[in-house]
Amino acid sequence: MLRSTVAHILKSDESPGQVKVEGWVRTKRDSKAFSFIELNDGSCLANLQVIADATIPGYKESVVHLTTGASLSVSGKVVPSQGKGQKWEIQADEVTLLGKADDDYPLQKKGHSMEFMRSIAHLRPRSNLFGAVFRVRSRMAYSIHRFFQEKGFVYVHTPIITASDCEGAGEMFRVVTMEGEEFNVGEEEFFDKPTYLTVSGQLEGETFACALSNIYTFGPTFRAENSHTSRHAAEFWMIEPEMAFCDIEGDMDLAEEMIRFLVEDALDACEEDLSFFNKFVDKGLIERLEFVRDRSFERVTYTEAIDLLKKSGKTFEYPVDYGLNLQSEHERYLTEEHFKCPTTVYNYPKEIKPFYMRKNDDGKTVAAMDLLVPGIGEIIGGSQREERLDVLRENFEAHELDEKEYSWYVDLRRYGTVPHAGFGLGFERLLMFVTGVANIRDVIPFPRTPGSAEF
RNA sequence: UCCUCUGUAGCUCAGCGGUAGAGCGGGUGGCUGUUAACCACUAGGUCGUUGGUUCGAAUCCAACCGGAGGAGCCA
Repeated sequence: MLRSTVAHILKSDESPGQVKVEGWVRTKRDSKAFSFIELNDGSCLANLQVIADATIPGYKESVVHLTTGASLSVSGKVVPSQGKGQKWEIQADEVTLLGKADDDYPLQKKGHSMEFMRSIAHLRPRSNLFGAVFRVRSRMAYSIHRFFQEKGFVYVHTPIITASDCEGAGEMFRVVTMEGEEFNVGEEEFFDKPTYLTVSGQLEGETFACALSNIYTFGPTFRAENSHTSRHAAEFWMIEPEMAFCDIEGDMDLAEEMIRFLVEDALDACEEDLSFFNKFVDKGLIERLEFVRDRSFERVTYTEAIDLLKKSGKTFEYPVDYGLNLQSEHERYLTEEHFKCPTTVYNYPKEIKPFYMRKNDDGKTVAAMDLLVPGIGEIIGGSQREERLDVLRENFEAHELDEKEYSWYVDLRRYGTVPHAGFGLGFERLLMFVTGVANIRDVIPFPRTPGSAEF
């Protein structure tokens, strides 16, 4: 008999009749004449209640000794539940123990701390919370592809090992083949030159946009920053669209449309999991997501943002002044207190932004934009790229960069240059926003952070 | 890298100078269409590590290691 999933059985309108289900025991309650077994196979948040009568074969040997975490194969008939709390339950004819769980199985019915769950990252997807997080993660990855594919964007695989430093994106991991004392910088490089794990596929993405018009990347990204915060990881996934014949306005439009599309899709497709988050993780989650879905985002220039902050009457720990970076506390004020909704800040002073951003006509600012969301801060960073060869060359000089290192990037401006723009979306930050989970380590299966690369 | 907090049973935590505790989880028995089930009994610990102070340290001090939060950097 083919295996049915718990999700399939629970959403049936009529009884599917005789079925086989397989999964892991979440909890068991014994009665004199039978046992209740809560079986979960990860296909959905809910468990299937199994009624194992004391008369079924092997009851005394296996069912009585079942503990949380054991794996089972159950055959039986799906019947309407006599109890409250579930529509269907399965009256078992046969319960086969596939694998018992030792009595030190760490997951319990009671709540565990997130820190403890990180220490058992190989078992935590068996919990309600992490099962839900990773189902939503899968759905959002699918939805990102759907969003772009339906718009005719071409998915490009930019290299993971790269020799180019997307300046301003952060510290890089060095790729070497030698170990320890064998390693001398510049000597016997496998690739003939120093190479790193990518911090961004943007520069390579630009080359494909300047051929296929609209492209996106979606892949792993690496930063060797020694960051100890709830929003940073050494390995994370990033989505980077790049559009030819597009300016900063079109770039911001796409970013906002994308966030709204993903939030709407999560509300539609992940209802059960989001309800769980709303109940146990973040009580205002669904209300906030619906707000994002239904309302337009705020959009202010950097200069306006500085004015708002100065007029706010708030005292900030860090100074607010034109030419200074917006600090976390400033971003938080704008999006959480002033506008109370996702906010795009654009046109930043050129001095605080990287060389590739397009200089505006005012000569002072560049066409950069950051999309800030409440609770997380920056979720998207992007810009219109400098397509004018002479201005790009001035930028190399101003940023003290060697043009020769970027010859292929410069070529794009020599051979049929076009206005183009793009942005980077941190996939895990999106997931934090959509699930309400507060720590990036809890939305990535096996998080890599400074000093920690277990599993 | 800087600042702050934290480390006691499988898990969550109490104890804060004088014989190591509770709840949950495990085991055994009972009871009940139960659903964070319930009741009784029971097993379970080099109190992060090393050193110091003390008659005596889980408790006080120092260093180190691990974990967390914040800042910076950014996605």
